[in-house]
This record gives sequence, structure tokens and C-alpha cells, in this order.
Amino acid sequence: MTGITQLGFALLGLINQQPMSGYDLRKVFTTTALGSYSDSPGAIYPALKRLAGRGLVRGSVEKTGALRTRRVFTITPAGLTAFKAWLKRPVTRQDIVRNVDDLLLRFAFMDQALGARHSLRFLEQFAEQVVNYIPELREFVAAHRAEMSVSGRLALECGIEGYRQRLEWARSSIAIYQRRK
Amino acid sequence: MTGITQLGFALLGLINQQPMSGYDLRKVFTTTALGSYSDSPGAIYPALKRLAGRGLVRGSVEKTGALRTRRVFTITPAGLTAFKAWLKRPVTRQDIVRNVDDLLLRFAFMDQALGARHSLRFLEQFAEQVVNYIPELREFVAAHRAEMSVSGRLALECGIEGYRQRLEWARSSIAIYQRRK
DNA sequence: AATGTCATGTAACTAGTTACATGATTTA
DNA sequence: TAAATCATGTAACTAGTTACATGACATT
Repeated sequence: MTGITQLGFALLGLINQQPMSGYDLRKVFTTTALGSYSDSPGAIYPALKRLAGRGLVRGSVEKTGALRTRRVFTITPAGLTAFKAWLKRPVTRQDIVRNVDDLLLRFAFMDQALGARHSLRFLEQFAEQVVNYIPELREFVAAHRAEMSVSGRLALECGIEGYRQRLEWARSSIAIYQRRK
Repeated sequence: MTGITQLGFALLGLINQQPMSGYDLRKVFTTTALGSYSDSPGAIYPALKRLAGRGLVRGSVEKTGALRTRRVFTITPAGLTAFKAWLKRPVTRQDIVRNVDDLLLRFAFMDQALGARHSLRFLEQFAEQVVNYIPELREFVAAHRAEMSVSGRLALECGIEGYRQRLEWARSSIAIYQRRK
């Protein structure tokens, strides 16, 4: 266990893109709606404190003339190492079943932090896992079709279609990366 | 605020379909992977206790001969009222942005608890909100395209395609309900 | 003068995670 | 007899939510 939460990794990734204050990070979450992370100060400031306590980010007070002092956070070498280790985690079935959105967040940061070659490898793993998972879901529907209400079945089918769409997305994204090589 | 968590509503919905023990509920979460709810006893048993404490479910000890006593939970009239109120909540932009999966869970229970007419209304609200949200995302990509990495842009596009797919799903589901009338 | 935005934080509460405990019954 | 499954629960920890506090500067 790394002891870093999903929010923690999201913060690390954004700070890695460019140094930012807690307020800036909050704005990113409110305005871009990337992922479903909280923009509440009660989540972000303590999370930054934890990261700083582990030496993964460093906050330096910035006094740009008039306004209240901002703490601008920068990622440390240790922070970058931990962040890259997170990005490099293999794509597991568990991730596909429970945290697809988290995988997409990881992928979003990948090009910049690890380079296109790794992004391509990620997509291949992603596609493979989704390919394996879809038939499982289809079998489940086939087996339980009789006992399900219409809305129950439709909801499940929406989920399956979602995986099919992500698989197509992964394949066309793989093609984009391969064309670039 | 109702003070009932997402997990709480999921449990209420399943118990409403048919009375079940904590162990049965855990199995549902492990085997069906509907939503991303925990199958850990440390989540489910306390949640059931809270529901029982509020009088939303009632647990009765069942002694089917040999095995250890099971507590089978049944939904109470108050529980059913609270559950239906949850299902009837309007579909907001917030739900679309942050909790699409929770909306799908609500929809899955809808036919049985409220009838097809309400499911249809839900789908119409859902489609409307998604229709409004997609252009926002497209504009965001258009505005930030230059600053984004390839994987960053692709991740966002995967999200947008996901909404497009759900919109199509909602429309074809609406058609299914209308044909039935 | 009042409101809004920049900016950081804390405190109380709540619920979920992980890990453990218990014990009976069935199967290998 | 050892292991797996049925079945329920607790305890310690952690992190996120909501709401509040503070205060300077900018705008109306």
C-alpha cells in the first residue's frame, strides 16, 4: 500500500503539470469536472498537507505584491517517483469493474509523465481487460434475463454498451499512437 | 438531507425486491458487480444496522434448521416511502456530471418500485440533461485542445463519447417504453 | 456600504476500509 | 481432520463532507 488516495494522485498529477496553489487546484476541479473529485477545501487542503508531510510536494509561500499569500506547491523527486509508480500499475480486472474513471485519469496524465510508448502499452492492457470482461456481463444478462425488470435489464445493458464504447475508443486510440510512430 | 447513503439506498432497493440477509446482500455485490459497492462486512452490516435503527428495514431471525441463525431483512412502510422518494428525485446536472452510475442504479430499481410510467419520465429527464451537458464538454475540448497532451485529450474524448452513448441508450430505451404503451 | 472573489484553513461528523474474531456445518 | 463455506459482527483507522472562520482586496 502506498497510502496515497485517488485524490492525492490527482493532485500530484496536476502539480506535476505545473506548480499550483490549493485554490488553483480547487478551481481545476470545479471548472473542468475531470473525474468526480471534490472541490471542497476540507478535502483538498488536508490532502495537500498529507502529501507535503510525506515529502511528495513542497509548498512555498508566494507574495505577489498585494493579495493574500498563496502557497504554491511543487512536486518533489520523491513525489514524481510515487506518481510514476502509480501510472505504471498494471491494469487489473478490478480496475475495470470498479474504477474505470480512475483508469482514465491515470491515462490522461500518462503522455506527459511517461511518454507515448507507455500510453500505448496502457491502452493495450486496457483493451485486453475490457475484452475479457464484456462476455462475463453478457452471460450474466443471458442467465438472469427472466428475473429482471425492463429497467433493470436496460440499466445493465447501458453498462455493457459503455464497455463496448470504451473498447472501441481504446482501439482507435491505439491506432492513433501507432500511426505516430 | 435524508441521511441515507448511496449504499443504504442500494440495500433498500435489493431488500425491497425480496427480503435478504446481510450475507445475501454481500453476495449480490460480489457476484453481480452492479455499481461499485463494497462487499465488505464492515460496510454492509453497519449500514443495515443504521437502516434498522431508523425503522426503514426490520430484521427477523430465521432458524432454518441446521445453519447458523440468519437475520433476514424486510423493508418497512417507512423504508419504502424513503426509497420511493429517492427514486423520484429529479435528475440534476450534478448527477450527470458526478454520479451517472448512481442514476443508473436508481433506474434499475424503478420499474418494480414505481412502474414503467415513471421510468419513462426518468429517461426523458436523463436525456435532456445529457443533451445539455455534451456541448459544454465539447466546448471545453475546443478551448483547451492546444494545451492538452494526446492522452489528456483522448481521455476527455472517451468521457464525451460515453455521454453520447448513454444518450443513445436513453433514446432507444424511451422508444421501448413508448412501444409498450 | 455591501457584495463578491481571492485564499487558506479548521472542527465535528460520518461512513467506508482493512483486518480480525467467532463458530457452526459441509466437503475433500 | 483439514479446508471451505455459511453467517454475523466489531475495532481501529482514514479520509471525505459540511459548515464555519478569517481576512484582504475589488467591484458595484
